[in-house]
Amino acid sequence: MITSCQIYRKLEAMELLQSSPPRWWPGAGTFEVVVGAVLTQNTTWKNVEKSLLNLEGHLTLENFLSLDEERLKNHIRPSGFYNQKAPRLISLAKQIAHDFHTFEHFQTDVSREWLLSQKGVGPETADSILCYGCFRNEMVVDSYTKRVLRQYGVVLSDYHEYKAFLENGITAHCREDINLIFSRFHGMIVEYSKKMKLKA
DNA sequence: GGCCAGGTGTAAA
DNA sequence: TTTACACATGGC
Repeated sequence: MITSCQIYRKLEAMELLQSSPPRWWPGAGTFEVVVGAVLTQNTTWKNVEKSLLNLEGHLTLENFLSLDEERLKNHIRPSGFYNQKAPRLISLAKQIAHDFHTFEHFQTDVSREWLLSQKGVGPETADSILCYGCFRNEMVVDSYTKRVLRQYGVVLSDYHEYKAFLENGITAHCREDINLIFSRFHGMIVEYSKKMKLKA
């Protein structure tokens, strides 16, 4: 079976991230990633961008906490499921402030288990926040990932298996900045899937 | 007009 | 433990 490292090299040769930030996710390393990761659940990034634009000026932990639920619902309406996402985002932000006090402390101290215990945060959202928001060595698995891997003949059963397949093939061969590689790897997977219009 | 999108939580079988 | 369903807007 092909390794994830070999897939990485193939994607890299396609120059898919030429017009992207170094870590692909816009605003990597900021609280904006937390908001974007929740908003993009079962939603196109185009619609998330509209919401993030509406939230201009509120995309730090402190400023986000000044929003009331109704105003937040209104801002994030374009990315759908706003009756669920608004209260979950407010709860998440409050818990971050309560348990870590600042976003910087959250970045260094949060665990995957802590994130998974929050309502509205499943494995993909947790890994997105850890990888792109906290620069941790955690690979994100999403629906695009499964489509691309299927192209290369890799079909696995659950989230953890895909994550392990991707991470193990890289860490076994790579001595560089793992977070940067993981960040770009997932970004290339998404861009490749979009470019090729791969279907579920 | 129908189908799908960078998931998650809950309830029933 | 597995499967089904709700959640909602916007682009094609």
